Amino acid sequence: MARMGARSYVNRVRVRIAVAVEHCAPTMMAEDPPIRLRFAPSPTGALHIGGARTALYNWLATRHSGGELVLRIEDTDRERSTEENVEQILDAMRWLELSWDEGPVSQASRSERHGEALKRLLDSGAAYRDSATAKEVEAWKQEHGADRGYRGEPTDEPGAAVRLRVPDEGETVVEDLIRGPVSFPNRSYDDFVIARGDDSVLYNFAVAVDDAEMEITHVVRGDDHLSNTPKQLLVLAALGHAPPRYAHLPLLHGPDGRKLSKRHGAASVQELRDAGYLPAAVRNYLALLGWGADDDATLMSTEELVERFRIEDVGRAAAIFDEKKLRWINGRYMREMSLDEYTAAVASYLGREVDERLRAACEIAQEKAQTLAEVWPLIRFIFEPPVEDEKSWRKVMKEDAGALLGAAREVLAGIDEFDARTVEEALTPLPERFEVKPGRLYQSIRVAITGSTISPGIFESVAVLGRDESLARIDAAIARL
RNA sequence: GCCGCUAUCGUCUAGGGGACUAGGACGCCGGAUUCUCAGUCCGGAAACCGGGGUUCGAAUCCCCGUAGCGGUACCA
Repeated sequence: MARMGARSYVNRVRVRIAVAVEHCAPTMMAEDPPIRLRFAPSPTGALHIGGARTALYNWLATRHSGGELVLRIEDTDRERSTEENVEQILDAMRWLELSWDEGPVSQASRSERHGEALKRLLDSGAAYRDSATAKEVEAWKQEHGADRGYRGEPTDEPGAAVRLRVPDEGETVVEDLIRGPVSFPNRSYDDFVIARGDDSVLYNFAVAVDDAEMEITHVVRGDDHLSNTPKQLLVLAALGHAPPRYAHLPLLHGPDGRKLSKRHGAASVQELRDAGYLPAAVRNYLALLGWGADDDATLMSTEELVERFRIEDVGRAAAIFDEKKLRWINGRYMREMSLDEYTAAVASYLGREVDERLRAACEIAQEKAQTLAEVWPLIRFIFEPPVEDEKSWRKVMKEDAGALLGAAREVLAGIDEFDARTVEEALTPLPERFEVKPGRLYQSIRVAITGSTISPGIFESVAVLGRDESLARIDAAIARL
């Protein structure tokens, strides 16, 4: 039974697509009934991973069905909503490459419409003014039982808040696309406040009015709103509007199982960007948090995600954000990029211009980095002097280092061409001649030219550095021994 | 407190009464490869929260418990 709602919806979607394909394949989306979703963050902080996933799911669901996505900013709390936060959210959306078709609409800018709706409810008696304070409400509940919602007394007192009348009998049922029908007893809800004493409206009222007037057909949002939904349904009913379909996504938690927050590391979209992740990889990973393709596919292009994503396939249990898997996915995306794309991404991350040198550096590092942040440590020796790393030096520069480096210098000075292949051919005979393992020679050169024991392949590294600079650094190392 | 949601390897998940010896992926462990680090390849360990039902048969359906989470604002 719990699945019926979701199933019948699924069937409808399938039938619709089948019909559309049959009749007008090239423009099948144009024939779809108008689907309108909205992503409605409140600008009280940066867009966090949870919000980003909600945005992504809204976007995927919209694009999958060829509908429209409205971006609405829930800024009715003027105290906490700031311009900077709004800009941060837009910035995060753009970085994630999630487009919207309408907005951003400021909810606060719609206050006139909210006022009209409020007046209608007041006039019809569906809502009333009540001057009770929080303390008085609490006292009322003490008296009437904890499972009993507050019921107030109408007053004409100016400055009294406006409450919606909630019936004592019956229940309000949320037909959730992910969870099936969820019913809430009406008597457990307070006659909740829908407008402050100054008639400015509150969240649950504004959302209901806006969703209805903006003709939103599907509301996809976090699970934390499930318990609020009956209130919105009650407002909608009082106003005579048909409710949208709802889909409540399971929440995202940090590695400790608790709600995601600052101390969980890269918690905001901006932090993800700074950590060197690729937007496409983040989309791929986020899509997998709470949803999976039926064949367990892990790596999916955004097109594939759009194609396969269905809101009713989203899971019901909260998921934990695990950066390890994101890293792995990101590494896969990094390696699959063309060299031009890769170079452009690295340049943009580093704030450098694309040039041949950077391109050559990227070419030898692409296989080795999992994030954009990991690229620079691998290639900086090409742009800057070797790093000072006493540990690496002591570990590698033993007694035989001078002889090895001297021999390496000599053969490198003597070759005609200076590319990875010729460098390799020149150096390969040396270990045998000195009766040492190849690693001794290569690590000595590596530390000489990069300062570190970690770098891209040694032949490539020497080649990209160039003959003059490589010889100079080897000379400097010999001198220092 | 009250109202509600959720529960499969450490993590993300597959699973819709028999195809389950519970599958895949990340991570972890071991091996191979290489000049380092990565990467790649191969192998391994690793889970149905507990208890009752229903049924010939339950990871799957129902109930109870437990735990986690959410809501319970003149916040969103």
